[in-house]
Amino acid sequence: MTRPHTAYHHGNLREVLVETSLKVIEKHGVAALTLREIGAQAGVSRTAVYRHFTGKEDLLGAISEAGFALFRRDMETSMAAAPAGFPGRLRAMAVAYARFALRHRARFTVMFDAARAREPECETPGEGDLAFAQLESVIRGGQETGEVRAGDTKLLAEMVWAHIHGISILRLAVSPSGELDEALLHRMSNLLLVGIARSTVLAPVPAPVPRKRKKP
Amino acid sequence: MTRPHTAYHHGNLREVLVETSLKVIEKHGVAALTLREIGAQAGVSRTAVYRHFTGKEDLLGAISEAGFALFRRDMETSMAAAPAGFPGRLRAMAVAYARFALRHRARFTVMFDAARAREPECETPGEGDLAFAQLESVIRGGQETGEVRAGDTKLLAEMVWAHIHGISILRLAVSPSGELDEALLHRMSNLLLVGIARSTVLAPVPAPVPRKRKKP
DNA sequence: ACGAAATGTTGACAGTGTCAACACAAAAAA
DNA sequence: TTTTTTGTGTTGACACTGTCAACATTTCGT
Repeated sequence: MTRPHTAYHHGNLREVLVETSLKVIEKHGVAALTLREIGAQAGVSRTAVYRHFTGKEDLLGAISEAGFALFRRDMETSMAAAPAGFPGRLRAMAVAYARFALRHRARFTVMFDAARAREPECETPGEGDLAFAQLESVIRGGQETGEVRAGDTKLLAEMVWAHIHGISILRLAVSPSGELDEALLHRMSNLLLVGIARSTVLAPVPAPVPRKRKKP
Repeated sequence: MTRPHTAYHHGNLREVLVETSLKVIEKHGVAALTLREIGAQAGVSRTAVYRHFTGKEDLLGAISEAGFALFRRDMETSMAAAPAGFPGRLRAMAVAYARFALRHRARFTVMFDAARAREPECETPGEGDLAFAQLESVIRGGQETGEVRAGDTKLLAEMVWAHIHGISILRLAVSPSGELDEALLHRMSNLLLVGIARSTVLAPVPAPVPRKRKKP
């Protein structure tokens, strides 16, 4: 906690452990991530991890957080270089998302697996939530300029996020080469834009889908 | 292979092993799925699995296939009970998809994890591909009636699938109660319908997104 | 009937995550 | 300074896992 930045025992482990783990994951997959291997790669013996994490699961959580942090920086720079206006920003975000997923396949998987295992009611937002908030602000910007229908911003952002995420993992499963088809992503983001622009998406439900079960 | 349906050694293992594994997964999660536990639950000793599968990975693959088979039946019956016409069918499919994901959380995860590990060029289509083909035929039906823009059917189906899948796993991460918000799904499918109906989704790319890197 | 093939069992082994006990360095207290 | 306490890393050990080789038993083809 006092964090002495001089090299007394090892220096700053924890960060080194996370970085080493990331390298191992990207090179050999998450299945090859063993505590002994991490220790060896970091020049430390097996159980040193337990002085900085409660266990392997906790370490994976930290790896996930670090991954989301990089992910967020990636999207920020992509959006900064994007053409101005709402469509350009959304498109840039979608492309950056899919590109990250394809470039960091294993890391991407670990990120969301660990995020799912996280406590749902955690006081600190977490890097994943911050990334989502970024998308939410893009949507809100579109609403303010009238390019996106007004309504529940968070819900709309969830739908857009779901679409981008689904496309990304689908591409992950389909293309083993890791190639990113920019034209395909462009058409995909068109679907998004058409879907959320001034439409009836968030209008009250037209017909509540009659079901047989349950009590009326 | 000759499949003697009399109970000579055990009867028909393999099926029993898969069913037992499914129960264990749904009750205690995939992490608790150990070969010894499976054997014990099936009244068989540890390594009996190796007479029917090459290893744990192969067993997980079979579990995935069985899950996809149930998944497909689920969607078929849901679509059979749906209101006629393309919008009703697509909506029914989306709702059935998300409902399955929420009802069979762990199984759903295993299904797609194993499907990702499958050989990409396998001669037999696999239950997952069959389920996708089902969605593809729905889209094609919409194209034939003019409700969906003509164009690359498979690509369009991929986008719709990605959207539904993304929504499903997002709901999975968000709602731990397992509750399914039908109204939300309804609005979600509206986004889909608006997005793919007679739009410019699959039109040639309007502006190829200028990038800085790479050689021109 | 008899060999061959299929199916199930036991023993064993290398790895894994994890914990208790120990060893050492740095900071805090005396 | 010396002493104590806390943080940090190491070793030994344990239960558990997937997997294989060798063996046992049952069924099938001929």
